[in-house]
Amino acid sequence: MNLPITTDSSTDDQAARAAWLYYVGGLTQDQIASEMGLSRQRAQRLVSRAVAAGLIHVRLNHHLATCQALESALRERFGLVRCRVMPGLGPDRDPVRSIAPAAAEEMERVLREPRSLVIALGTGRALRGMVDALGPAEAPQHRLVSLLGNIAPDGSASFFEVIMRLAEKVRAPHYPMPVPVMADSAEENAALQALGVLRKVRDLARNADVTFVGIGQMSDDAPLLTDGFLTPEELREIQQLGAAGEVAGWIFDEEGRYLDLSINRRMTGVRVPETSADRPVIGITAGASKVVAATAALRSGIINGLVTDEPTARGILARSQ
Amino acid sequence: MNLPITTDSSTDDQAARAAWLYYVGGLTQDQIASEMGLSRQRAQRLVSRAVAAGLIHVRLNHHLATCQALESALRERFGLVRCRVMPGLGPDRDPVRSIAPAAAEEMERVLREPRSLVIALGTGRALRGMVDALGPAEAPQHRLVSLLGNIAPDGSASFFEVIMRLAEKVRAPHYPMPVPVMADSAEENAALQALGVLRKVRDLARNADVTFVGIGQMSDDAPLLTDGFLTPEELREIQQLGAAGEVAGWIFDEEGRYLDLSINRRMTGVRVPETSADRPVIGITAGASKVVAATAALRSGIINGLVTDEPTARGILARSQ
DNA sequence: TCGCCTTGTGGGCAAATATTCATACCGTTT
DNA sequence: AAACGGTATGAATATTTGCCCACAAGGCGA
Repeated sequence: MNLPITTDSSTDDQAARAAWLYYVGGLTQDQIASEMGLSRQRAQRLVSRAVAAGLIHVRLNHHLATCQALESALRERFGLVRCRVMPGLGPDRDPVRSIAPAAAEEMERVLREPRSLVIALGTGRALRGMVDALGPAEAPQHRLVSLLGNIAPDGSASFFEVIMRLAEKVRAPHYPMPVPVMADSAEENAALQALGVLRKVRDLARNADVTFVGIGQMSDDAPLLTDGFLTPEELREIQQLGAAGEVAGWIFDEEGRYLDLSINRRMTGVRVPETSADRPVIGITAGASKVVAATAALRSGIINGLVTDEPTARGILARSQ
Repeated sequence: MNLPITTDSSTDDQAARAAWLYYVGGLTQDQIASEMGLSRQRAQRLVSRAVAAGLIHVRLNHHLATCQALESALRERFGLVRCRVMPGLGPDRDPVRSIAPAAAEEMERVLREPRSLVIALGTGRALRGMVDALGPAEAPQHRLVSLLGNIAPDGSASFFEVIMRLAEKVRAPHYPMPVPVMADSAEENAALQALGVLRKVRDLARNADVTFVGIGQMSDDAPLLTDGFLTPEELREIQQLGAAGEVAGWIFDEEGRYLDLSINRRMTGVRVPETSADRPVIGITAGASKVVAATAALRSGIINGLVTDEPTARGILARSQ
């Protein structure tokens, strides 16, 4: 039996050390316990806490042939500048787990760029997962800007999370849109647009060098419905007008043509910038329900980069034959 | 029971997918087995194979306070330009496991540099571990050069491994020294030095922008002995002359002053370049037996960067009070 | 001060995982 | 074609892990 090798002050430190000993050192939890002077149960809890808190990241160091094939196919069919396809996790798992690390790698790639960039961000679970999976890279040379308002219909600030957490991680200046995602009326929107702050942020976002967005479906489980932007009746109506998907709140049809809807006249944010080879707009999305929307966004080039998982990639390719 | 989600051709692909499902997806091996249409033990074997083959990398996303403190202390005491201290794994584990990922990160940091660099490399288990832990980064803009001959006394090419494997990974032009590490005599060495190839490689190595080396101890378990460069009698003799350590085969005393030894007149390679803030020489080393040698190399500034583990860091600091 | 609630702890146990072993399979050599 | 060596496989088993529970400690409001 050894004495504790050290006394880490914070619980996170303990958890990180325990996880290190477990995953890197290959010790059993019993050994970790005696090494660190703990009970076995505590060691076990520390390890799982470290995993849950994202102190430990696992990455795959091997490009699966099947995924690579799907990447090439997507790249070619839609002229993508970036494309990653990760293995699927089976139908019962949240596909965000699978794509978050790959999305984070794409983000890290952008963050490493030494010249100062404007990075625009949407919202959503996929982006949130991406930020959580990011390593500790600092990149104060870039500016982070929100594509859409950060105040949800219920008044909560949950939409701040992506940009704020990212900014905190990389210590970059950030420009959230501190207004509701959607004004109550076209008139109120005009009033908001007149605000100097908002104009500045919108201008920045419109000229972003790189953009990361999630993609929303317009089926009955549409995020716009869940988040309270649309009533079920409005959603049904919009569906009948041909809505297939939405990026940063801007709704488009199956061909990826933006629809002229009254709801869009109330959006305080901007559409994603026009894509080009050196201005990538990267969609982060996976799941069976996203296939229609993602295909549409790819068809018209609303996005020209994609991070997704295997079944979704297959779905998109099948759909766009 | 599901059908197999896909048929991966190569075993590595299968292993990578199984490990992905296991570590990222959090499936049990039973679930993986039915997902992939395999027996449970095959799934288990695939997962452990993926780990063993380095298809899966784990990284710690949290700077331990104690390690950070050691880093700062080392940085300050020896004026280091780079310093990483990783948690120790306890006395029974190979410390290379712990430092290899950190060393790989340092290497990746260098490889990301867009302007073309000359990267010089020593040999040894620590460097070998570093290369194995490297991700799949490509960096064809750099040149890799060996600091010392790549042919071992027994004629084997084991010393090629570090530079060759690295070159293969990053697809960079590489310049090994295709001569014995040590000539049989000073005269033979002079003859070898006259070779044009060797001169070129030596010039390149001497002007390297960044250098990665292991550090050899000169105690009775010296690598120079194990690898057959010295007889036990020679070693004892050199020890009595004050030998404390060795970097790329060049032996120095406890103060890090190079010794003028007959053995060194037979070395075909070069010493590591003079260190400066923009020409880092990074030592990768850990283990109780390395403390004396590492301290010496740090004292005189033979190296100005260090990747090590916690107990070694403590040992170095204690020794250099 | 008491009681209540949150948080953390270790014991015990079922589930999951790793290892061992005998056997089957495949390609090669004789 | 038979013998051989190496490798992969599934069954059995030993070890390790994850989880539930009951309980203790400490904070907080009544």
